[in-house]
Amino acid sequence: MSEREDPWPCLSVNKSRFAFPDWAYKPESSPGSRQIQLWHFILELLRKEEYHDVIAWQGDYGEFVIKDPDEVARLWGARKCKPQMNYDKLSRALRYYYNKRILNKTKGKRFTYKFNFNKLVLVNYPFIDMGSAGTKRGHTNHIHLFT
DNA sequence: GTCGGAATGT
DNA sequence: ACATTCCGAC
Repeated sequence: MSEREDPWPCLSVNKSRFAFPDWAYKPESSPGSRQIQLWHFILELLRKEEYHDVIAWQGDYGEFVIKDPDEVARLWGARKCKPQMNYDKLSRALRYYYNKRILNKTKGKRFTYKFNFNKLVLVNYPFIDMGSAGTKRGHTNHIHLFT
């Protein structure tokens, strides 16, 4: 938690109120761009109580509902300096996660998606023993499952 | 609302 | 690679 990019470069207010954990940022895997990824951002909003009228866990394990799509889009746009962001564009980015097996859509449930925590937990918490075969004992910081 | 192709940008 | 933008189809 020492030298890190400004989480809210577009905000003149409330700058230092958010302490993003290190794992919410892209590991040094990709040379140049260490920009926040959408699914990291989503997880961070879900972690914060102050957003649970905007986005929250709901339903099955890993399932979450975007209660206020416009607001989530606004926050994401603020984070990425894309003031023209909206839910239509944000949801397209979420849809790209289907093939990467980071997210699924919960069909029939409005604004509801589901994380594939099998993958995510391994990426973010490589030291957690999930009881699955092939999980190495933690001596590396990051396991890159989809690169 | 949701999906996914296509072009474009970083 | 990972979105952003636009948009036709369902």
